[in-house]
Amino acid sequence: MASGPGERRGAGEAGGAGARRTPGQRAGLTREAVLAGARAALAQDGIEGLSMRRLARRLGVAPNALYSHVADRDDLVDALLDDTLNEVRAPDPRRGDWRAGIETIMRRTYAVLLAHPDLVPLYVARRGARGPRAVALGEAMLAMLARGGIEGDPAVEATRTLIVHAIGFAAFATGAPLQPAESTLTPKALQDLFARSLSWLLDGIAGGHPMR
Amino acid sequence: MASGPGERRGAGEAGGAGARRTPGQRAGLTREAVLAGARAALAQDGIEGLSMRRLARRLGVAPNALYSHVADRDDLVDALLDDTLNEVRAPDPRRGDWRAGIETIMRRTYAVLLAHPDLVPLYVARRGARGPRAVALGEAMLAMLARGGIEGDPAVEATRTLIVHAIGFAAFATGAPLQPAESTLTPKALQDLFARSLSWLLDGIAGGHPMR
DNA sequence: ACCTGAACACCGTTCAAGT
DNA sequence: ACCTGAACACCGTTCAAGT
Repeated sequence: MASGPGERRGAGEAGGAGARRTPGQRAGLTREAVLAGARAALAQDGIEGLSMRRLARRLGVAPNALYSHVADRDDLVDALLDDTLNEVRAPDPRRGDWRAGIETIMRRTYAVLLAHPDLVPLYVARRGARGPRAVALGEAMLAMLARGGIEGDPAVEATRTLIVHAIGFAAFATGAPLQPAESTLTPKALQDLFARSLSWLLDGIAGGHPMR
Repeated sequence: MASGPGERRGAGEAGGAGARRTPGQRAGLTREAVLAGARAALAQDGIEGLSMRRLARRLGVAPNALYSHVADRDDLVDALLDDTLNEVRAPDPRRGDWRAGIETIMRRTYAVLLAHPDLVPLYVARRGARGPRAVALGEAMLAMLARGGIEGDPAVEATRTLIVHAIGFAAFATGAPLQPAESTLTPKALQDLFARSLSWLLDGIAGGHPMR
């Protein structure tokens, strides 16, 4: 981790307290390095590690140095969320059964969310991602729905329903159980439940004729 | 608003800066007054008004005075969320069609969530309420499911699915649209969509035979 | 038991420098 | 353009008093 330029100060950089650079000296930071640091902070310290000040400390810069590479904290979080969606491989919207295509895209999205449990509360708080990757996935789903004869408002409603469902389920799967009884549900049971409820919704979206 | 004891200082109480009481003097605060103040703060200033310090300022007390009536901020928020569920009138779990009963309970819950849009992000963040009211509603749903022959893990899965669905939809209905295209969905269209997707899920939960 | 004063250890963000 | 120093306006929470 922390690859890239600006490595000459070596280890111990993140732990110290004093100033190593005078104003005007560069730290060799880039937007990508900031995002990589944010990921590492999230992995190591969880959501609390993702404050601007703690991230700056980890990167060995002054807190306000981050604002040269990121508009504000929301910008940082949005970039993190959208980047993560790069891990979701969407099937070709023009080939195969459209309903199976949507199921694939949603299951992969769900799997990626579960693979990044600390990000899930952020997806929840922002109700999804807004970046180019999220848009691309949304367009793929709309293309698949169109092949099933679903367009316009019903198509928008369908994608919204499915995204809500995936994020909501991920939140429950990664969070602490609400009631003691819920702890009896294993991760596998939850995954099955997601798959099942997903197909229920798709049954309804497809208009009552299940198709498989 | 702000009914109850401790009114003798009158208007202007919340705006001033100086200390009106020396240590040892009481402000006449109660847990209920703190919760009422929290509701008013939420209604007036939104989620940002719900900091301990701002709430204390509104109530005319020192920030730490709140800790005599509330364990911490989470305790305050939890009480707020559970109290609001008092507005959800649950039908008698023993009477009428069980599926219709669940639909009623979920639609009323959804309506109450929409009636308190500022609380929705908090329900989302905490993935529901945990207090006695939430437990009572959950038990009512389990009783209805039992009458439909659904018990044990499947019943817990069903309630979880339905609650995720309601909170997720409320979050999307009350929040800003994620993509420009979504803004075309009117509140009424969203409400219809919730009702429809709810019945899709219930179709699935009921085992594929829609029952109505 | 209920409240204040003061403090601790934080936040995000901005503004004015420096090179 | 990229960074630091310093500051502003906040947070939640705790501890030691006072009555």
